[in-house]
Amino acid sequence: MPLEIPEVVIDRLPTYYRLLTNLQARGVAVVSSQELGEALNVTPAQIRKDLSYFGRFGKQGRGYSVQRLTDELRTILGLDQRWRMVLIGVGRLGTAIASYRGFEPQGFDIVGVYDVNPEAVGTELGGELVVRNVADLARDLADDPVDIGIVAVPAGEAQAVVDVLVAAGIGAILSYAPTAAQVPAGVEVRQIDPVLSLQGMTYHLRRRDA
Amino acid sequence: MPLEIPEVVIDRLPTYYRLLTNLQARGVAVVSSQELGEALNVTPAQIRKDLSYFGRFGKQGRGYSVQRLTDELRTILGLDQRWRMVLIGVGRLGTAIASYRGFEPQGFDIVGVYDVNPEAVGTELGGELVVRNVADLARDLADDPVDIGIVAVPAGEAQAVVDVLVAAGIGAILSYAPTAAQVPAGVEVRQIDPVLSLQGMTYHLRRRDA
DNA sequence: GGCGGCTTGCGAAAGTGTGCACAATCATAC
DNA sequence: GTATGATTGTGCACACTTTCGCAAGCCGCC
Ligand SMILES: NC(=O)c1ccc[n+]([C@@H]2O[C@H](COP(=O)([O-])OP(=O)(O)OC[C@H]3O[C@@H](n4cnc5c(N)ncnc54)[C@H](O)[C@@H]3O)[C@@H](O)[C@H]2O)c1
Ligand SMILES: NC(=O)c1ccc[n+]([C@@H]2O[C@H](COP(=O)([O-])OP(=O)(O)OC[C@H]3O[C@@H](n4cnc5c(N)ncnc54)[C@H](O)[C@@H]3O)[C@@H](O)[C@H]2O)c1
Repeated sequence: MPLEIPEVVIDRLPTYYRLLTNLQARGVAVVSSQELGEALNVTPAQIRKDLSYFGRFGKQGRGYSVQRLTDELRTILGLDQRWRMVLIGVGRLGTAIASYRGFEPQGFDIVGVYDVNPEAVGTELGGELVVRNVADLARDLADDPVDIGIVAVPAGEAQAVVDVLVAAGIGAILSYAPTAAQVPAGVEVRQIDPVLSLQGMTYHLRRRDA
Repeated sequence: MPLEIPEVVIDRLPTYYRLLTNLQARGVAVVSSQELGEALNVTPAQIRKDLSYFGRFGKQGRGYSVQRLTDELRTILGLDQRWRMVLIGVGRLGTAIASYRGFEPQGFDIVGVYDVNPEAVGTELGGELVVRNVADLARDLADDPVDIGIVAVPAGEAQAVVDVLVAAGIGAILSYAPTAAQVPAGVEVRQIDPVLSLQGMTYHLRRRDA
């Protein structure tokens, strides 16, 4: 990794990685930047340029070994280890997240779930997870740190939860709450908000029909 | 709207809009680009530049009228009308989406929900929505078009559902399925995928601790 | 009614990101 | 062994995006 990699490049790598694992599962051995680009709706040049930040993984005249490139991206993205996560807020959305089977195969484990509601605390979720009291979150994290926090509490509670996570030294937060979280530099935050996505699309819808 | 507006600008407007509605609810009358920027973690210059694509909404020495700017952004983003949506796939995630109270206040109405599972079809969801059979989706849309489709089916089924929506002339799709949907030009697609967000963050986590 | 302090809007500069075009290289076929 | 056809990696030019810097304009105070 010689120089600084643009953030946009990092954000594209996971989509490359996911397509490659699909190809691998389908038994495809070699793939060209052309083919990758068609499947992902990006230009072949962009894919080659993105990958060239990290090394020379292809072969002229052939393309990329799916196996090789998958392995390289796994290492680059840090997916060759398991990541421990806590989930805060076990309401409707939190329940869906906790039962989602898409995290574990990708190396992400939810190792603790928390809520403030006394009726929720103590209940069992899915298999082995018991909802804990959010009042214990700080202590639990001090005893047993995790890598990532998932925030699924109402908007008004989100910053308080984020503050606890940050104070515990967490490195990354995935927030579903519809507010911009304030965190110190060095803490990664991504927000998932379907309303923002919808509002970005209505701008275009309006113009298209007009 | 004189010239072409960069897509990155459009994607920031909803976050401005949301903050402004919060400020309005809290009774704030005037706000400066400085204050907006601090709350949203962007530079004041960027906010001013973004807004200047659409008009001159501020007053020198004062800032922006929260009321005025909210109204302007509402019009720009097309949020001064209601948008009709259908939801396809009423599993764990789809159920959470259908019961989410965050869409309706922003002008987005789920007017139909569909599934393929015979046990789900016919059941009532939340208040007045009855799960319909996805086999009827094309006909229903032909009779009564909607603006936006929300896809919450398994990855392998997503493209087929997208194809039906596109054939029905839908303008925008919000997909939760972990695959890149293929659509013709002119159809807006946004994907929501927590795993991609997580994988983007682990790249940075790996580098920080190293 | 003029002065001082603020903040916008915007042109221009600086900084980033993308796509083109092509030399270099590889696999294969004959 | 060489010709053929394909595809990578990358320098470069262009395009896009962000930030700077400041004149113009607004408010309130004295
Ligand atoms: N449901 C969706 O599809 C959806 C979609 C997008 C975003 N969101 C957002 O996700 C968040 C949760 O949505 P939801 O529909 O699950 O709401 P919900 O009300 O069903 O669940 C929220 C849960 O958080 C718990 N909680 C509240 N304060 C807490 C605290 N301080 N610490 C720990 N737990 C706390 C509550 O007890 C409740 O169980 C909201 O911010 C919402 O805007 C939801
Ligand atoms: N649960 C989550 O938190 C979560 C998070 C991110 C993404 N996702 C994605 O969202 C999608 C749904 O996830 P889920 O956890 O709700 O899965 P799920 O299995 O609980 O639900 C899927 C639903 O889709 C229905 N379905 C299947 N094929 C269909 C078709 N052709 N037409 C209509 N309905 C069909 C099924 O009957 C089922 O009810 C998946 O693609 C998943 O990867 C889920």
